[in-house]
Amino acid sequence: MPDPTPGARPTLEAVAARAGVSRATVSRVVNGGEGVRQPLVERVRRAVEELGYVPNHAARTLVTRRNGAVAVIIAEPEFRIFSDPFFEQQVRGISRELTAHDSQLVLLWVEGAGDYERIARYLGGGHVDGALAFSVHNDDELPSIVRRVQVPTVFGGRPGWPGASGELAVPYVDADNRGGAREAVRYLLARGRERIAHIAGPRDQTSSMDRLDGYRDVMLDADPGLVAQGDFTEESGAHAMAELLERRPGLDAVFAANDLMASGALRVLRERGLRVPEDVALVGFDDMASVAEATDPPLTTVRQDIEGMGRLMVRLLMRTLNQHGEPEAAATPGSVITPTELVRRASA
Amino acid sequence: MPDPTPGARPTLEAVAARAGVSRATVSRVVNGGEGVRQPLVERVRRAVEELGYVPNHAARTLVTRRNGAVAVIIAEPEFRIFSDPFFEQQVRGISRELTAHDSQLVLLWVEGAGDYERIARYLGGGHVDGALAFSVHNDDELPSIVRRVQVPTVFGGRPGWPGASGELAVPYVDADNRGGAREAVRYLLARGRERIAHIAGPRDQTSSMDRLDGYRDVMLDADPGLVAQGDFTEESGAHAMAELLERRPGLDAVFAANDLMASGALRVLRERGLRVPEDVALVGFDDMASVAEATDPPLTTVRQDIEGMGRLMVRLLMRTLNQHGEPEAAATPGSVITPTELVRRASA
DNA sequence: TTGAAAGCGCTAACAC
DNA sequence: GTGTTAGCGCTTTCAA
Repeated sequence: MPDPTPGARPTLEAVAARAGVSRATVSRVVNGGEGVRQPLVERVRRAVEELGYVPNHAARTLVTRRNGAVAVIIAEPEFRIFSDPFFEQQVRGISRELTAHDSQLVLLWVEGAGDYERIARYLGGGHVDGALAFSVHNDDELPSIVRRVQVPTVFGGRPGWPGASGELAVPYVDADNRGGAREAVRYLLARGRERIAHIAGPRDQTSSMDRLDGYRDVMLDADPGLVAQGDFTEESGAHAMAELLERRPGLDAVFAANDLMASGALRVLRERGLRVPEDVALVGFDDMASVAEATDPPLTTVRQDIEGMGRLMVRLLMRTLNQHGEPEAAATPGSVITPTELVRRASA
Repeated sequence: MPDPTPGARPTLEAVAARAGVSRATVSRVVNGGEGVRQPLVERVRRAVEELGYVPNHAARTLVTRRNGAVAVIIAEPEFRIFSDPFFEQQVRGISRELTAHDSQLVLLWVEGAGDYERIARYLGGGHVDGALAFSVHNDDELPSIVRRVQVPTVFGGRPGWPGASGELAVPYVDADNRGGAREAVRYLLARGRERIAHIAGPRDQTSSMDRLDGYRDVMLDADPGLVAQGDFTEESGAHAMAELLERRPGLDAVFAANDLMASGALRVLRERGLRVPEDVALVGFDDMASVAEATDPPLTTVRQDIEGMGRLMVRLLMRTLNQHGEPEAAATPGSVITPTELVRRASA
């Protein structure tokens, strides 16, 4: 039989035999070829090619204790998650960077409280080298789970749970929400606006709270009546806008905590016959193309590099993995804050 | 510390020692406990519990050749994919069913032609037990890849590539697009409509061609002028509607190949002062809640159980895996067509 | 029913 | 530089 039991894939042994070298040499070549003489390297490479050899992942993992896989944890109840374009971009960044690191993306879809036990078991089972999670709600069980099972984890978004800045600190990647908000408000001031309102996002998400803080940083003595509460939906933006207009009809600008709410606000402004930006200037946040470019007028907004944040999450995780064991590693979570950029369009 | 070298997880050996039995016995208990006497089973169970033993996946895979993982292949260029609610539902179904089968979901995100080589290598590397893919474009390389690397694969959607019904046949799960279309058109006929137009979807997707066929099945001698071409977008639906109205102003009903196009058509009908359903009855396809329930009037449409299709894809794959080796298995791809259901709302 | 022992395919000391 | 060898942790005959 030339092809020993087709379907059974060739092993290192087979390659070694074919190249006339030892298994160890083949292993070295397959793993980069350091310290092997060139002619041998080539002979081995040829044998690998001819046999169509592919390393057995399980065998390799068994000895190296590296899985070449990272879990991405998605907590379903929290979000529309998948159909959220924000999320899609972030996962794309993660996927790309993982590929660059020769790692696979294992998707863990958490559906309810009962699911956490399964997740914990999986994470604790050492199937993956690390995990990537998203900081959504503050009462999430995830932080305590990853801590308990000791799997290196990087969060997307600054965590807001109690103790997140202290003993329960975790490494995370987040956009500079506060700085971006400041820039947006300063821009409005620079354009001569004086009564700048803010439509805030949900109180239990750090991103919206940070944006609110940024607004307040600049509007030091802001009239509290200029701040209305939304929940990141288009509808809530419209509602908040109506409320603001009622409370403070003299406002001349609005900074919304995201584009969707800005779009809702825009709708209401137009319904009331107010011109944007002439009567009221409007700035959003996120630069979600499907929203910010589609409105009329298109939105001036604060852009964050969402895909880049996804990539950074992976890089941060990989760095953690490589430090493994080094003493000072554990101390510094070493989070990353990525810069934002004001994108000027017609709405302000 | 009772915990020997914290971080090093206990092995079978450790459990065996603690329970005072052999590794083999522990293995048996861990894998179901068949053929082990009850008292021993309990002793082992207790040891497992006390030590917090979790089987090493790599070691197990190495000997069983089972990965407990399935790849889900997403071809990015084809689609907006992730932000597509259709897709989200399907992946949710897949994720749930995979969990039920104790399998993990490995996400393979294909970004361009060059990526296929990577995918092929991964699939061929035996990292996963099988794969789930989606049949989008007819010139996709995927079918030939999965065939070449011999990884069991189930497709979502009936494949349309050349030879798909013959030598390149693959198992797939699809909705009964043709039957659903028939039902929609028959329903319109039953409501007394006579000049029923159709807005068709892209010509290179079997789902839209099947729906067109269903339309034709019922409208045997349909006036070709009653069929307009769209591409599944809202905009294309509006465009097609305008075209139809110009060509056949007397039409009294429209069956659109998806809800998005129906929504575009609806917009145009109203712009022209035509009442729906009084002047023109309208039926969509998909029952995408965010669209069909949001229009005014809400759409009568053909529902498909998208999540169920995702689950079925997994079941079909698992069946294939369990048959592995049995002779007759290879012959019958054994695809599944799931029924559709007409959902009556106000538009027809 | 239980245990002993032989690998699964690979890496990494350690020799040579 | 290259080869030899000892496992990684588990399942699975085969004997007892």
